[in-house]
Amino acid sequence: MTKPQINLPKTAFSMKANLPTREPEILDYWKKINLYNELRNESKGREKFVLHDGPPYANGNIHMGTALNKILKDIIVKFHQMDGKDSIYVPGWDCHGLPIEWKIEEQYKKNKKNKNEVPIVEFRKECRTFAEKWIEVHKTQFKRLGVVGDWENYYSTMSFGAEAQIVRELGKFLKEGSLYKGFKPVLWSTVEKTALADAEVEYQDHKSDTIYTSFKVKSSDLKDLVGSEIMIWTTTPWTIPANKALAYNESLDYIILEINEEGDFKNRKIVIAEALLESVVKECGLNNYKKIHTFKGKEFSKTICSHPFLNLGYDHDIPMLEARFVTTEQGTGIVHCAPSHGPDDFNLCLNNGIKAIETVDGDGKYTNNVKLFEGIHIFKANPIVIEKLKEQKNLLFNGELVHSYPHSWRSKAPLVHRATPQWFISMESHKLRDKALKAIDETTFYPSKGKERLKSMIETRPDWCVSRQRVWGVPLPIFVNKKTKEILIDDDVIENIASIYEEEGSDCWFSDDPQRFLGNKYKAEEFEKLSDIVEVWFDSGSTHSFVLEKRDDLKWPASMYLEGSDQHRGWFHSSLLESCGTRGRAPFESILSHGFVVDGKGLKMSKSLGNVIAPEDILKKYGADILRIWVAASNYAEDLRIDHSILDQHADSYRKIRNTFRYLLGNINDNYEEVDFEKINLSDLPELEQFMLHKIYSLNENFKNYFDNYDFHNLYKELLNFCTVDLSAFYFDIRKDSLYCDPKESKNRKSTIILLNIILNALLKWFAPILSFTTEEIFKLLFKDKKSIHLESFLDFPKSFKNEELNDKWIELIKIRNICNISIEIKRANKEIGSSLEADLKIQLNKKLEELTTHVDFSELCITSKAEVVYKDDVETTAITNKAKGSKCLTCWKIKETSCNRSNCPMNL
RNA sequence: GGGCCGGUAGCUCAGUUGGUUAGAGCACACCCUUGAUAAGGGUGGGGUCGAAAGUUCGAGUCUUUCUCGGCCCA
Repeated sequence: MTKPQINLPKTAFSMKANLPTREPEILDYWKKINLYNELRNESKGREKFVLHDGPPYANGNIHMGTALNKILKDIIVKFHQMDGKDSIYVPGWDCHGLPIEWKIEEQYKKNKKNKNEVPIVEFRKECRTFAEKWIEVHKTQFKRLGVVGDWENYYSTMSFGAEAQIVRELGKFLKEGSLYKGFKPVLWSTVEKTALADAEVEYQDHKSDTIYTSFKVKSSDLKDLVGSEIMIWTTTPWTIPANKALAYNESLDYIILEINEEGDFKNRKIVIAEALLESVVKECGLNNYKKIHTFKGKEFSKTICSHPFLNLGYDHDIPMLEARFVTTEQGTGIVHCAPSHGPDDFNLCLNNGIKAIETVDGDGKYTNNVKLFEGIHIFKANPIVIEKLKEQKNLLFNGELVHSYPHSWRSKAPLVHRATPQWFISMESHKLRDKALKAIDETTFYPSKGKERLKSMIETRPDWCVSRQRVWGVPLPIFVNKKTKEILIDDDVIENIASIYEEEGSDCWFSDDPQRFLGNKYKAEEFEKLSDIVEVWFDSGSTHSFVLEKRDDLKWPASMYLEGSDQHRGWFHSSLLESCGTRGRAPFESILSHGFVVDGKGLKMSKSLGNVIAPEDILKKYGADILRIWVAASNYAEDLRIDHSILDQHADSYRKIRNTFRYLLGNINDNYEEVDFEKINLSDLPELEQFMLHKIYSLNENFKNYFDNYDFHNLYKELLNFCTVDLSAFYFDIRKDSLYCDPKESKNRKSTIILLNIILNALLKWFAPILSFTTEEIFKLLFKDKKSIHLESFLDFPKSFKNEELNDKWIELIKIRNICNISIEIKRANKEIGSSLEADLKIQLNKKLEELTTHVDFSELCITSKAEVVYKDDVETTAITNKAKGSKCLTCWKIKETSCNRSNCPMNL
């Protein structure tokens, strides 16, 4: 028996994707056609969409977080490009800063080289080379993800142009007067001999010495206090020599105790907060005491104490000051204040006219401002302080406490607060805070909760410390007059420095004669040249000025900044402040922030948990398109979970999508025919095709909506559901009969082919921003004369496709179809039939449905050989399946007693 | 320790201003198909909505507490 002639699908598009090997070939192709340049040429003159890249740090391999970030950016950039804009993406890198310095120093240590013997300029050159190396590594890794951008002309914060512009930006703050020299305690590492940025601090458990020590009341409005002693508790005994004040909370209740315990404190009176009585008594082992008097904290007002080391020459007055930060959580309810060693202490003292002085030098040794302790390292001072307090009979108790304490992220050494001269940008002097808050209000946030997050940070942040005592960064372009101590503010000097950097970078600041920077107007010997560098957040906060403003292809402000949600305190924050300070508004129109990548259980990835997945592993096992699906399908507003089972699931979805394409391609035999939407005579098409056009139209509407809100996970879900539910399980399944069995010239089949072409085109474009590689693979197969799917635009479907009435009708028909399926399934389970084509349906419908269903062929809809409908009043829809009678048609496989009405039906012959 | 955000089937996600029996797809199970074939179709099982208490005629949705997780801060 010869096989009947039927039209089976045939395509060169393989079922197996083999992405890990195929994707690099597509990358080569993009390189060959220079896709980025093509994109720019094609979209000249269009409205610009500029997603300004937040620069990753040029150090180490990329991780899942960076991959997520870059893919999300790429998806958005491609969406806007296909939406008819000129969507430009210029990647950048953050290059200066401590981590790279540390890497180079580590190398020195390995080679037994001493950093101090190496000229700064040489050291900086090594940092630069190090950063350059990692930029190249990152570039390759990012490209592999399918990210399209101007990789040849990337930006970096260490480029000469960037360094020059950073100087100009600082010059604006200098000129305005909001950049000032201050003296503040900053978190300081005595090991690295530097102040640390917030991001460089880690909190770890640390064992501290704790002491209870007393300050004798010298004078007070509250008579009971005179002669008694204020008890304080501290975890930093070494700050006692720097004590300048005591802090209390006026709303707390305090109590005077008389100690009757044997020991140094026998018959002495001490003061603590009443709420802490129990814990103090317990820890200090006081069994024998008497409550003398209780009073409100506000009665401390105007109390003056003396230092526990009074007899050792510490004869300054110690005033008691009111402070809200005093709580009853721990200690005694009275806090000792050393303005040089704590931000709270500093602010409280400042408000009360007590200035911070330099008590500890950069190495961690007491300066000559501290009697008795000069030259002693603070980390060795605790036992000495404790010994001296004991000697003075002012130590009630000492112990140890393990608590969370700041450490350097690099050296892991504990940090201290140390007052140092630093350079600050004022939040208030020129209304920077107000400007920034207003700019936040004018920015669109995705998700919207980002707005409050950034706002609350700006509302409370202190002045911006922009100086660092390091070498790998842009030098602070500041000269101070040696005599007057005034800062030199002169546009010409700033511009002179900038133009020098533009030519040769900023290394020369450390090596060249200062006169070169000052020009002819000033004499170098009259000025002190600063050797601090600018903190790196100022670098990256200025990218808008040396990237967006400087490049003709970009625009200022950016359309969007997109980073992880931690950047509310990082790049979003610093860019906002820098730009509001210099330009009065934000450098972005919108901010999109995404969550963090966590493991399948929602835990953060860490080496110790062993739950880290590297992008490289995913690319090798699954390919970039699967990773891109993961990004699109995940809700970036929350944390994003990833593990192999999650990726497996997405890989399954990918296969479904790929096979959907394969069915389309197979049935058009890889011959795509463009359909002119306007020329379609809708009424010529079968209703099923009209219904599918309506589906496409309404899906496209939803697609646009989702895209407008950057709601990719819902967008992707809807596309996937379209492939599985509407196409594979419905339309494709029903139309197989026509596609395979109808003659090629039949009207029915031709209508279906029109739909397949439209669907293929639509799907390719809808999926292109997400499945960048796979859609390109298909596009190349179909269009020999076109270069890339990424040069195409989204489709616009005519309103005539929309047909709500038809849609309502088909929703009803599908309900009937589902009921039929259940009835078929009953017989199948009984083994009475196998294929649905063995079924003969008897459908009972309510008379009300008669008009709706009168011309509907339920055998076509339910893929059975026969279907009969009877209408009755007052009945629910029911269906009964019988085994179809007759013999199987060799062409269409339907079971018939008579021939098909198809001309090529063998039963006709 | 504090602030903010979050916890809905095994997974990814929907669930309007409180209102029927909490949904979808995938995965899973069973069946069919062998003309999308390392594919395709059908049917089905699966949820104390993180926990508890409260407000209410009624709570996945509102309040409080707790818990787990994440980010930020100390």
